[in-house]
Parts: sequence; C-alpha cells; structure tokens
Amino acid sequence: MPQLNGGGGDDLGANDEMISFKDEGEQEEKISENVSAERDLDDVKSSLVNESENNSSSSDSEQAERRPQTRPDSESYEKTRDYFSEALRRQQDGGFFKSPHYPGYPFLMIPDLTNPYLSNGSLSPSARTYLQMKWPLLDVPGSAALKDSRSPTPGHLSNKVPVVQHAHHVHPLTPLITYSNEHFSPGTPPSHLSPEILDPKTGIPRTPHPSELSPYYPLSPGAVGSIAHPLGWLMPQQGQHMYSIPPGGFRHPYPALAMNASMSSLVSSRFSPHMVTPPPHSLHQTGIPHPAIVSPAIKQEPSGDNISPSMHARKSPVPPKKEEDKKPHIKKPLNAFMLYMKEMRAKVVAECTLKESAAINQILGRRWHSLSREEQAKYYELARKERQLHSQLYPGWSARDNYGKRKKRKRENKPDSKPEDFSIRSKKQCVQYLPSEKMCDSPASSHGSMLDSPATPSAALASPAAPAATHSEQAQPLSLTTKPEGRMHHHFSLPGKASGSTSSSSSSSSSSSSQPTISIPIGTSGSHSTTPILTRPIPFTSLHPPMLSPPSPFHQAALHSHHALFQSQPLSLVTKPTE
DNA sequence: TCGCCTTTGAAGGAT
DNA sequence: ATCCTTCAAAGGCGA
Repeated sequence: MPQLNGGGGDDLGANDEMISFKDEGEQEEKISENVSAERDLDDVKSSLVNESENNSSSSDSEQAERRPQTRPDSESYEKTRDYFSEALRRQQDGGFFKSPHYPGYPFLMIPDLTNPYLSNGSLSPSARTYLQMKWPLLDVPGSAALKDSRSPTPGHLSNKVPVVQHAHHVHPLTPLITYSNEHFSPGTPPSHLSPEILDPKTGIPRTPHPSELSPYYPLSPGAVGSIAHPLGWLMPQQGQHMYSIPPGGFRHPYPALAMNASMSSLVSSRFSPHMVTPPPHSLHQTGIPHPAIVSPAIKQEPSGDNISPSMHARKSPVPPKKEEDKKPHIKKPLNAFMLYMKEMRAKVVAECTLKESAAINQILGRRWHSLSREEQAKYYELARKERQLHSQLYPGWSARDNYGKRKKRKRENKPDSKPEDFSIRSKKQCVQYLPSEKMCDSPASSHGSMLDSPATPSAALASPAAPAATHSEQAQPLSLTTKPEGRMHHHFSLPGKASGSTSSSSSSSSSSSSQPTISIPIGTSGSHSTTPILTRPIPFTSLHPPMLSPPSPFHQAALHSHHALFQSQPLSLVTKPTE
C-alpha cells in the first residue's frame, strides 16, 4: 500500500506544480540570501497591496516572474537535499557524523536534565531534551537506538500513526527526527542512578535496551561541535550558529539524553542562544530546562531567563511545595507556524526594515502560505514532534492550564464588537501593518499552500507528495487580509473539518462588508483571517487524521485523487452569509 | 509597565 | 461534530 506510485510526492501528478513550489520556497530562501530584496520588496509591496485586486491574474504573472528567479535556487535546494541525504547517509553508515563536513552543526546530546517541575519523577529526565530549534539538530541513529530497530517505522514515532517512509521519497525529517519516546522517555533516569527507564505512560520502570544506550557512545567528543545540522536547511540562519558543546555533555551515557534531530529542532527554538554556550555544568549538572517551562515569576521570557528558574529549581533537590505554588508555566508546544516564525523572523526582519512583530508576522504568514508543501511539512513534522515530546514531558499538562496566565490576551471588544465594527476595523487594518515601504513579503507568497494543511497537518505532511495546490489554488494569492474583527476567526469551511478552527460569524462580516481588499485566502490553512469561505469538494479529514507521520503514500494517493478533483472542480467560493 | 497588534496552528471547553 | 476561545513567539507601540 505504501508505494502506490512509488514516486512519493512526485507521483501525484503535480510534478510541475511541485517544482514550482520548490522554486517558490527556494526563492524565499534566496531572497534572504541574496538580499536582492530591493526588487523583491517592491514586488512584495505591490503584490501585497494589490494582491487582492489581482487575485487571479496576478498569480500567473507572479509565477511567471518568479520562476526565472527561482531557478537559480534549485541548486540550493538540491544542496539542502544533499545535506539531508548526506546526513542520512552518515547516520546510516554508522559513521554518525564522524566527519564534520558541516561545521555549522554540532552534534548534540542532551545531558541528563531533570525537570524540576515534574514532581512525578517519571517524567523528569526527558524534559531536558526539550530544547530549542536554534540548537543543532542531532539525530540519533534511528534504528540503532530504538527498541524496535527492526521496524521500518520507528515505533516511537508512532503516535498511533505509523510512519511510512517512502522508499524513494523519504521525508527528510522522518529519519532525522526520529525521536523515540523511548529515548526521551520521561522516565529515563541517569543510568548510573537507575538502570531502569520509566515508561512515560505507565510509569513502570523498564530496563533499557542495550541498543538504546550504545548508539550514543560512538559519538566522539571531538566530532561534537562540528557536525552538520541535518536540518540546516530548515534553519537558514540559526543553522549557521555553532554551538560548542561541552564534551561532558556528550559523554553522558544516557540514551535519553541523546538529541536527535527532532529534538534539536524542538529544542532549538525555545532555548535562547545563551543556552548554547552554557557552562558545562549548566548542561550536565543542572540540566537543561525545558524551554516550555517558564517561571511564573519571570513573566514568560523565554530567552535566557527561563533558564535560571528551572535551573534553580533543579538545584533544589526537592522541588517541593513551592513548585506547587509557583507552578511553573509550561508553555504550549509551538505549532508549525510558530516554529517557522522563529526561524524566519530574523530573516524577514533583516530583509525589511520592519521591526514590528505584527507586521513581520503578517509577512511571515504570507510566506508561510507560500512555502511549498514540503517545506511546510517539515514544520508540521517538527511541530508534531514537539507536541509529542511535550506530551511526554508533561503528560498531565493541558493547554488549558495556561489559560488566564497570559495577561488578558483577549480584548473584550471582541465579544462586544458588533458587525458594524467589522467594517471599520477591517478597513483600518488592511495593510495597516505593512507600510508600503516596509512591505517585504516575498512575492512568492501568493501561491496557495496548503489548503488543507493545518486542519490536517497530515495534509501538510502528505503534502510534499501531495499535489500542490492546484492552479486554482495557487492562483489565489493570499491576501494580507485584515482580520475583520479583532480575533475573529475566519475559516474555510471544509466539508470535512478544516482545522480545528473554523469559520465563524465574523467571516460574513468581512466578506460582505468592508474589507477593502478581500482576497481569497485559498490555501490558507485554517487561517483566521480570511473571509470568504472556501468550500471544497473533498473532505480532507477523511484523508488525514491528525497526522503523525510524514506523508505516506497512502495519503499521497488520497491527496492525489483529491488533487485531481480539485483541478476538475474549481473551488467554489462561498461567502458565508452573515448570520 | 503592561497589553495590543499580528500571524497560524493546536487544544479543549462549549454548544 | 462543530464552534469558539485561548495560547504559543516576538517586538514595536501606545496608554
């Protein structure tokens, strides 16, 4: 069943489209690289401003324009891929990054860190592994470390959903980011302390499989610090950072401490650079605080600061009652977009003069949509891993726990806001944050990305293989829409389910009312900001349950059909009648 | 000093 | 099953 087409994403019949997507994605990178942004910026500006106007037409032209540009990037793209394959190859060779061809990415193993906040010892150790994206990604030689090494699909990945690695089109992250629950088993205590590993869920101690341990030893300290980041391409910027890791940290004999790609990815984003060059003891002895943990006292500044709290906590042998009182703030795991934002923000900021996050975020949002499915899939995958890890680290944690912790994030007006408001707001909001001068979104943005994406990350995942948004989709430029109303969520109503979120009352408001430039955010995942409702013939949901694995051929196939359908059936835009 | 703004996605309560 | 709300990051800005 897996190999329906054997071509992975290519088989979906959207090859050309896929290519274009790639180009787009590349282009963006390129943009960042070659700050030939001048032109890009102009394009973007105009595109952003006029997008809505030129919805349909622009897309084509845009593509046409862009294509030439992007071409050159195909090379880089290939390179990135090469990086991956290279990394993979090494891992598979057992060489395990012996030769650091990519100095930029140090090999990282996470030392034994205990999570001070988890009174329940069962989880603690793994918390340490929750590191940030900026950190080098390290992948544990997948199979080796795993209990089920024989299994083609790492059992640990199985979030119920088997990971299917396409023979020919292996998701880049899949192999690299295998993280195993085993490895990061919350219950994995230092071996010297306890030979047993606690089952994250059951809490029942188990004896670590030898294979779980050994794989990490091979890592030579010398190699550390000069290992290519397997996901470097994923982190254009951060990837460049080199983190010198205290040898001691790597010598740590605990498999659970080894950082695999997924972890690193996860890790990378939430740890501040400070963490990168921490004194050895900080890593090894005090442990790495889970980035998601934020001391209540410390507002929630992730950078650097969050380190201390946890570290302190860790130091105190007994995280006693205080912990309870202080109840650490465990942050939500970052979603795909957030991960993307973290990575790209700096880039965008560099390209533009914009500093305001709101504006940057708008751009990022657009870029996000312009990403190829593959690229998005990477982030979805990372996000999935992060969630997975997070859940392992904090089994009892619920997103609800954080409710109300954030200073009144909601503005009251939302509920209060009346339809009338919408118009006003929307007008004002449009482009508000994208001053003409600063608009620097990538022109490429207009392409649709994943219609289904968020709703079905799976879709996104599947996406690589999945048919790119069809022409119609692609053609629809994303608009910098304005959120009609405060935080009204506008969603496409997909027959199946779109992302968890969904259309809302507001949609009507915007559509009908006043959005000066209403563009159809087709392909936007579950975007909140769009007005028009897109109805699709196909229930994505049926295709993808919450995905946990990289695009499986199955999904691909499904998508394929979906794709076909799409092509034949243009999207129908339906504006939800306002109430 | 604090919350808003803005983005997408996920989670979970409410309907 | 769907809808709705909140939060995650981030940093300038306004009150």
